[in-house]
Amino acid sequence: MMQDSNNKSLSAYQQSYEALRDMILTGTIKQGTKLVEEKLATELGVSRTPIRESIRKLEQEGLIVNKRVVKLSETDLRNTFELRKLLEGHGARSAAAYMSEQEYLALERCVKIGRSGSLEAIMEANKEFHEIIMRASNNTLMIDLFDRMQSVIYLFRQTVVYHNRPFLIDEHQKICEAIGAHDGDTAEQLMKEHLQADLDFCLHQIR
Amino acid sequence: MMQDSNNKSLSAYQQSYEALRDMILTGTIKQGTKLVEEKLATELGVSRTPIRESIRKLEQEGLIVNKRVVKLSETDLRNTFELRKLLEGHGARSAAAYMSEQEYLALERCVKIGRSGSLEAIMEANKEFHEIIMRASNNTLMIDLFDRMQSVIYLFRQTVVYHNRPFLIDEHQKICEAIGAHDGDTAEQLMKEHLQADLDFCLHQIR
DNA sequence: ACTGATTATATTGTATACAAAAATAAATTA
DNA sequence: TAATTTATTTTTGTATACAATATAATCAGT
Repeated sequence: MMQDSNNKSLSAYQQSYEALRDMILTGTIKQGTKLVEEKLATELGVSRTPIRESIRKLEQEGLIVNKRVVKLSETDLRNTFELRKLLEGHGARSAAAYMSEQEYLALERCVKIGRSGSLEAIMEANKEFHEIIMRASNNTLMIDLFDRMQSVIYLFRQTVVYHNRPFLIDEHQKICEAIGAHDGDTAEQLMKEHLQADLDFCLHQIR
Repeated sequence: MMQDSNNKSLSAYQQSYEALRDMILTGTIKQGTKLVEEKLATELGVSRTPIRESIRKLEQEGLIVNKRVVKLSETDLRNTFELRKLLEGHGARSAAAYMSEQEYLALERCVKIGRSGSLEAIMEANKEFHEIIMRASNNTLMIDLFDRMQSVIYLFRQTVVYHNRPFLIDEHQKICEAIGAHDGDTAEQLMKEHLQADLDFCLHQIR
């Protein structure tokens, strides 16, 4: 009757995928936990079949490794940000060259919200900022990859008190300006520095 | 008794994954074909369960889209090479900075075989050349990604008469030299140019 | 002949049973 | 007691049945 809040004819697989992912992302299941198909199945009220598929999917997103919830290491963090620097650096360069006026306005809006919005709105706008730039790469392969990395990035953020990361909006603004000036070199460079600063901030907090 | 040549206690999933992948890569199943689980299952002598998992895996490698064998477009080709340029460019830069003497010798050997080996050996050495450099990135995330891209790259190659691509070994040698000289900028630059040349060669043949 | 509804068919999604393998606990021996 | 075997239990892999959905075919009515 009310065991699932949103039971609205989504496939069992989709439901259990999302449920499991959220349980991992929110820390309800904590890192390193062994996942047992049958246990999850009864817990989520479905059979093992959709659970299995969910696990496979989450494995390829990097949230599950070897039937265990991933334990993110410092190396994982570094590797992830190194890849982000490549992808988003490229995205920023492309944005400087090809971004539409409309998308650029949306980008500016993200910066503005970053300065004036509620905490919730700020977090959302900052995420959107990176998504818009990534879209400008116009490379679905990279965009899909970027999307798949979001879960792991989110999971890292859970470990870190992130909302007061200094200069974040200033950095976004600089990137935005470089894109507006169609200066690809600078945009790429600034994006890489921005992500490096992010990484350093995370690393600093972890230790 | 002899329906499978290599029946050596590999899991049904592993067997069917490899069989299906090879069928796609060799063109036995041609691009755009709708894949039906049950048909494949009886064909490969297993149940639908491992077939399903194989299909999922191949979907995430990009060989299957929507239960159909992918039809690689020119855009796919461009997108793939754009990503390769980022990854392998970075790999080359890292190689110039950090590659071990042993790995470097292996790299040189690949170039040498490229000049003197049999056609088969040359193809293999050229593939190895890129793998060695990618390993030097020392970033498992990128290396895994690179590995997963190989199937699609291979499939592209099937469309193209590739063995006589001009200057290929010369380009490899230049890259190798830049790595040996610990010149990261040049190594990255040359790798990107090399891949661009590869892309152009493919595009030229396709049309 | 074309369009839309209706039926039939094919295909996938999900549950479940059972066998194979892995992990754990118990028992034996040195 | 520690190490090694042998049972026992848990967990996963695979096959299969059935239900839900999507696809194709048939048939009416215009």
